[in-house]
Amino acid sequence: MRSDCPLNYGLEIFGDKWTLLIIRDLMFFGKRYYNEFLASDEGISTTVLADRLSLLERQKIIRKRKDKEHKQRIVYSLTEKGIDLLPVLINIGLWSDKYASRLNPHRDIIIGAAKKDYMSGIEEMKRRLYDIHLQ
Amino acid sequence: MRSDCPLNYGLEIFGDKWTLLIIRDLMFFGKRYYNEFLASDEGISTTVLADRLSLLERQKIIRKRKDKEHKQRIVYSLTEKGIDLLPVLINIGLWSDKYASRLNPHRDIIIGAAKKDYMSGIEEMKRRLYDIHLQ
DNA sequence: CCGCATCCCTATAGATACTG
DNA sequence: CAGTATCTATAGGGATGCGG
Repeated sequence: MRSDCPLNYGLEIFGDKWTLLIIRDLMFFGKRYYNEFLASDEGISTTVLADRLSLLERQKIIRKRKDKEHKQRIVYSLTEKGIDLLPVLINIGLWSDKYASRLNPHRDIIIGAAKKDYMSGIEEMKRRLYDIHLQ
Repeated sequence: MRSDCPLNYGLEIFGDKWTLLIIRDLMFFGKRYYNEFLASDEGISTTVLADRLSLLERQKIIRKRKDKEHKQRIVYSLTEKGIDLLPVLINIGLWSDKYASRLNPHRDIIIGAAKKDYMSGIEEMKRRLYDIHLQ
């Protein structure tokens, strides 16, 4: 499966049904805790979640830390490498929005800004993610 | 796994390691025949290839026809729905190009135009794909 | 030969139950 | 709460068959 194609590099990391959904949860839905990811609509199982979180951390796409206030909780957040996946997620969202028959509730959260003005929408969202995840 | 999230719609279709590689071959490398896809660097197996081609056809992302000249050969091409995946592929490529340590030979073919000027690069490539695939 | 479909077998992904 | 252990289902590789 290894190859030097630039597309393949990305697909080796997030080319499965679950990885990008975790990133989506961090990126658009403000989730930060293990049990919040577990509670996603798609019903990710705990083995898959643990596996993908550790993969994403090894790839330096997310970062894990202890919660400052509740020392026993673990907080997940995006790195810059993770935030840079924003245009990928946005464009999957734009494509799905164009071709999915069924409307859906999270549409505006994910592609609202980018649909008005792609470039400035992306920039605005990116700034917000920097504030939240890179403090 | 079903949910109404717009990201999930796309991931249900191409959220695996192989589907987008076939689209890449159609989109950037000018491949059109079954045996050309089989010969990809990543070594897709014939069972997986047949499965994904039929999936992509059912999803109306690709179209299959008889070759005009060699009647016994089958030609695959992208539909408009398939061509609209261009920004997704491009952005995976841009991200990989930023973070993959290993350089690779197909870099320019995939992200060259989009890196100079994203919007006009995409438009230019899209026009070329329309010419080739939608005749 | 070309484009698959089928069969078999193995590797891996994923669901459930359980634990520090 | 944040995972592991265990078990099972499924995906995928390779060989082969088969119609056009």
